[in-house]
Amino acid sequence: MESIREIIHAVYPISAASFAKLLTWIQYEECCKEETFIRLNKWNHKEYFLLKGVVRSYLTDSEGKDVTISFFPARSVISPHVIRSTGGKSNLNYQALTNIQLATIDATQFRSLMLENTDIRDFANKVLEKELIEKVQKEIGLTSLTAKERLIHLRQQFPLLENLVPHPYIASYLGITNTSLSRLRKELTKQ
Amino acid sequence: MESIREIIHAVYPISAASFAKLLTWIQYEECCKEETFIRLNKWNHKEYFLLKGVVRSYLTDSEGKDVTISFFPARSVISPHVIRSTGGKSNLNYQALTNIQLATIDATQFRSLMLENTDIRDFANKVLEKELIEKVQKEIGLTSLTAKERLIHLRQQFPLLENLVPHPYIASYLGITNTSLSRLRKELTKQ
DNA sequence: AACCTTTTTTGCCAAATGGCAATGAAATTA
DNA sequence: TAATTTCATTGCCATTTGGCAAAAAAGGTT
Repeated sequence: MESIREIIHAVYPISAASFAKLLTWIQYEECCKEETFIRLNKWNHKEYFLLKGVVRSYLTDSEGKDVTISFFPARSVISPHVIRSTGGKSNLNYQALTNIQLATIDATQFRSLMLENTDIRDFANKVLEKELIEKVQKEIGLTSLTAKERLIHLRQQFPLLENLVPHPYIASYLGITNTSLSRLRKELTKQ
Repeated sequence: MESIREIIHAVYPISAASFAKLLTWIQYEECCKEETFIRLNKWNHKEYFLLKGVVRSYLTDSEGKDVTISFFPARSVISPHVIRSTGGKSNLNYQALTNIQLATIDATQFRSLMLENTDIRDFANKVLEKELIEKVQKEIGLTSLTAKERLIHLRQQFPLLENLVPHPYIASYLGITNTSLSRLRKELTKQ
């Protein structure tokens, strides 16, 4: 499918032959809005490309509050299996925030493609690097920016997010309450 | 050396034979207090075990402020090369906060040991998992705990840290100012 | 359109955290 | 020991963020 190719190329361009090899193993899935399609502590053995829709990863903190860790926009790669799993079981929940379309590939299969194909290996490493850099950037934002600045950054990354997903998810991602998010929104529209 | 073995076993116990194989490639280094021994954007090709002393990783944010990302206590494994590098160059600074002793191994050499030895591979994967889980936990702390709670958690992880390292480093790790840290310290000693 | 449900915004006030400069304490050096 | 330097604490006040309940707005259903 053309759109998987675009998603991959946006990260790291691979040859037509390498892409064809990958495509052999791809399967397609759909999930409805709200569905948590990767569950904490449950067995999971896939890699995912998000073709359509929006996804978030989340956890429940010690007080039972739902904390959004990351958002994934349409046409993006979901965090690699190795990053989100321990012993084959997921460390996070991944939830469809709209109806979504996914392309998937068995994680073990993908790993063997990586071993035999430089392109695919380089692509996978690039995904890993981006993921980790993003995590560090988020950490820096949380420690050294105000909530308003963090919201401004989030808007640069995902301009339409506030129109697409419930605000409490965005607020918990930013580390503030729903109420404070609403006030920041008001402030930011004034100028 | 006995203490490398302890550091490894605290993460994932490996056989004597596997350990002996690893030990062949180990070298030893020392750094003085203050020295940044891995520098942002500089070539680095080693894995590190911290035998003695305390280390922190840090970055300079967009306003020029120094932000501490992680602390590493004595007898710990420093973040794996794959996590802290892009294209062989470091994404972070790593600084000795006291005089330190390190055991090192070439990262490429380590990777080939991983491929040929299940024990070492499992150990390395365990390090990776712990690192990532720790990052997510820190993120949750920053988004859903107060600064006081974060300080309490940090003290559980590193009971002596406030006596060992300058407070501005700890404050930037917690995402607060030096002044606020001092006030929280006062509050917490009252009870 | 009218009704019901869910989501977002607002008002009021409290709590947490920041900023800056001065003070005090501790460590280092002469 | 005295002098110097570095680091941590405090006072005063401003700003940011939170909590809760009510009101308003938006979305969905009949």
